[in-house]
Amino acid sequence: MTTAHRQVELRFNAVDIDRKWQERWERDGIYRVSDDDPRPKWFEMTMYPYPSGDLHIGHWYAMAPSDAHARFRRMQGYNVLHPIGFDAFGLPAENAAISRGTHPYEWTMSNVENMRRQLRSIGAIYDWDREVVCCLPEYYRWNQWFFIKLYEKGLAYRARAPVVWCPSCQTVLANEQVLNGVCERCDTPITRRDFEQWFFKITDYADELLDFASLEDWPEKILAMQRNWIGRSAGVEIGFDISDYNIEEREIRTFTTRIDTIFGVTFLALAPEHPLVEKLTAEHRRAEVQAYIDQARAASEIDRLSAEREKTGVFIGAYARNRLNNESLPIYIADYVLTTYGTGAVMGVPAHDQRDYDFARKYRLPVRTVIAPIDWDGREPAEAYLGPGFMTNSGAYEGMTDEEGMAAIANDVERRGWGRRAVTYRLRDWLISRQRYWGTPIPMVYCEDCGVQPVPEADLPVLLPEDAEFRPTGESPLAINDLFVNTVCPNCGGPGRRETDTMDTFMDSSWYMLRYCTPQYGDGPYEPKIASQWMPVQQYTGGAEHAVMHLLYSRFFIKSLRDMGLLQIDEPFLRLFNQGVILGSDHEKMSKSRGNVVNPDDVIEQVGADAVRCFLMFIGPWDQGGPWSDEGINGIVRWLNRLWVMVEHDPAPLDDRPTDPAAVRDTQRILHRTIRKCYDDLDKFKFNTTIAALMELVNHLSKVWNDQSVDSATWRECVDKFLLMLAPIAPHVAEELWEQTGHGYSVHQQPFPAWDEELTAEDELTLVVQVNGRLRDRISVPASLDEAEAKMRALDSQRVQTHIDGKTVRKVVYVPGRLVNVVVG
RNA sequence: GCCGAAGUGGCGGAAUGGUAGACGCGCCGGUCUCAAAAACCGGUGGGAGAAUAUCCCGUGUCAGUUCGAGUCUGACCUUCGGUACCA
Repeated sequence: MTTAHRQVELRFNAVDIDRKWQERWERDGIYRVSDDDPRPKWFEMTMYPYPSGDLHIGHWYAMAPSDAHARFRRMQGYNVLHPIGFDAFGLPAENAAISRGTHPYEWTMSNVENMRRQLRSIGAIYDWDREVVCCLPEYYRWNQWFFIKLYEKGLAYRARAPVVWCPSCQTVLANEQVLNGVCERCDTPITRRDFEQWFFKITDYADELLDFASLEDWPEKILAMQRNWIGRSAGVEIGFDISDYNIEEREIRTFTTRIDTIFGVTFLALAPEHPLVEKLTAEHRRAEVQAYIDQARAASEIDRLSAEREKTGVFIGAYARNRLNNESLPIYIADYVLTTYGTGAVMGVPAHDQRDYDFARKYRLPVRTVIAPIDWDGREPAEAYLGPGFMTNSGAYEGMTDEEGMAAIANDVERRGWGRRAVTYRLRDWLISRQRYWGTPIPMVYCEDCGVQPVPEADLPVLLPEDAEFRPTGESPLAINDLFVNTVCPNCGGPGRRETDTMDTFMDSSWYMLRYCTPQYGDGPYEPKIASQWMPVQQYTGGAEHAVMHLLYSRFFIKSLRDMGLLQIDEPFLRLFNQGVILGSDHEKMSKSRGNVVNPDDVIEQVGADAVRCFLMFIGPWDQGGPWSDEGINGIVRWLNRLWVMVEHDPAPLDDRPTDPAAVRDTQRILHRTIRKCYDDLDKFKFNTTIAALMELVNHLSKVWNDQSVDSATWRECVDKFLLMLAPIAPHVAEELWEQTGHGYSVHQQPFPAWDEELTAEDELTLVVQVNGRLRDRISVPASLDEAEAKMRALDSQRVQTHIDGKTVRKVVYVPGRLVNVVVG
């Protein structure tokens, strides 16, 4: 740390202690997890890191508290699986290859090596025998295996689609990887390209993914984000007649959630990419229409998606007929209509949709109110009316409420075959292809005669060739590797060409929790019996940024495995906790340019792992994040010093002095209350108040030591139980002091202390006395006091009498053990 | 705009509808010291007051429910996060 403040020094050599115990734990394998253990299982995971090369303080903020929680579960008697691994495929490795000439494998594995060392320095209970590194063939071969299973099940398909393209990463992206029109990785505005790509049919699961009933405890925020992302809309798909034109199609289909406004349609608008545009555009309009399409294509996604932008469009010189009232409607193309949503065509209802209203105003199209608000004056509105009302200008449906009209029209439309009720989702299928090298090769072969053929299971894995040229060409580097590309067709034995795209890395993270169960298993992605013992993950922790990517994909993945009979669970993660973001001491996001980055390696060099662990947990509620503070960590260092000194006291001489029974009772009560508090708070990830309670205990014990007021047995009990409570949060210091106080190894194989409810009870308590709800006195009373006596004592209080002062006492409220409120008036 | 979370001392933050500010940082005073640091002891929301007497004010704003509201209800304001031409 380079700041100017004074650094409090530790009284013990934390670095040596960290090393000593980390080596010992490793040597003895005390964190090795057995699959057949009679204790109840607890599977708790934190999102595995990307091996960027350096573990930063944000990683610590994710890992250290989750480790403390997992350790607490261990001490509660669970067989805890709290594994770690590396999300080792992905673009940064390849970009490093392009800029520095290092092979992605070398770059990644040397980063993994360094981060293993850094992760060990946290002192977590990771069982390194279960580590998962998903860029290794023994991992990714199962990506390929799953891919083929999904393909056989019809859940993986290849299609030509206007897909999202990042011109900088030179690859397609999934919709989920686009944020406000820019690539989530490099912030480059995205464009669209028509490509043949592989997709997973996540949309088949849209409805089930909206059902969160079997989840036990997920943050509402994540559920809301997934709900919005899936974007389920129920409505009606309805056709508008174009049978006058001499083309194959008889109608233009549109989707609407407001079929009740069908009589208010005054135009149709198609997405510029809509396939009917070409066929319907009148000759005299063709030049203008083409110009508009070209312009729309050239516009960046950001511009097209901006809601503030003026609505534009072009009349294509054709008309469609509204079958409900036989009106003829002009057909426009407009870039506010998205080709990717619904049918790519909308029925324009200016009176009841703001976008349609804006468009109609600009092109002087009629605005016809068909849902009348209760106080409607019959005039044309100044903006679209979206509220409830009565049907008007609506033929046979006149006078119905909008709700009644919606049902009646939907029924009639269905009966006459003009359309049908339909549900549309915002969710698109998961685009899995990437035109990059550093990922899992998609195990497919193209044959002139047999078409697309999956690679047979026995031939897996399709190895990623070591030699590749890294040039940002927009084509997968694998495509220029003839040795890789040219193969034989698994079906006919003739010449075949391999698929050269690789898989999105979210494939890896969709099932890594399963691999942790049996990481060395060779006959399948996981050993089914053991995996079903461990799964589902009972507690998952990680950042909220994965809400609609990893967390949605892995839910889909598990459900599809279930439907293929490979698993019997519905959800991968039962409980989810999102930790917040650790900020710099200036309360800003950490960044090199701000100079507020904290390097954990430097800090543990000075104060040890436990001080960092404790400080990160002490800052505030884990889900809220908070600012790092170089001064703040001094408080923790002081505390560690004080508890160290306290534990080292030899209590034997205490017995040479008379003890104070009241102090002994107080001390026991405080100890047992602390145990109860820590137990409850650790359970709920409330680490800050856990540590505060332990600090209070230390403060009390220091005072007791100064007074020499308790016997040695009481003292020893307090110290022992304190160390057990300290163990999950400061494992090294707790282990060292556990040894120094003459206990057997290891503190981490002890149960969490239990509290005695009777000992937590006060025998004397402070009763608060209020007059009209305002605090006026505190009186000390025996805990056994009954209501009548409590009220009497309260009214006897001199201070209370002053405030009653002749007024009438109307009521006396008594809250047992807490307060008396005298109501006067 | 919509969705989610949050607004409490100088700072990070505590408070099953019942003593607002636990715990820690910082600051102030003291002990120790030649001196400083560290350590230890004490104090520390604001105001009036000689006061460790007593009183008043105080949890974003305004209402409400209640004997009693940081906590519950309604309306707003602000900040942060997410998302957005989704028909």
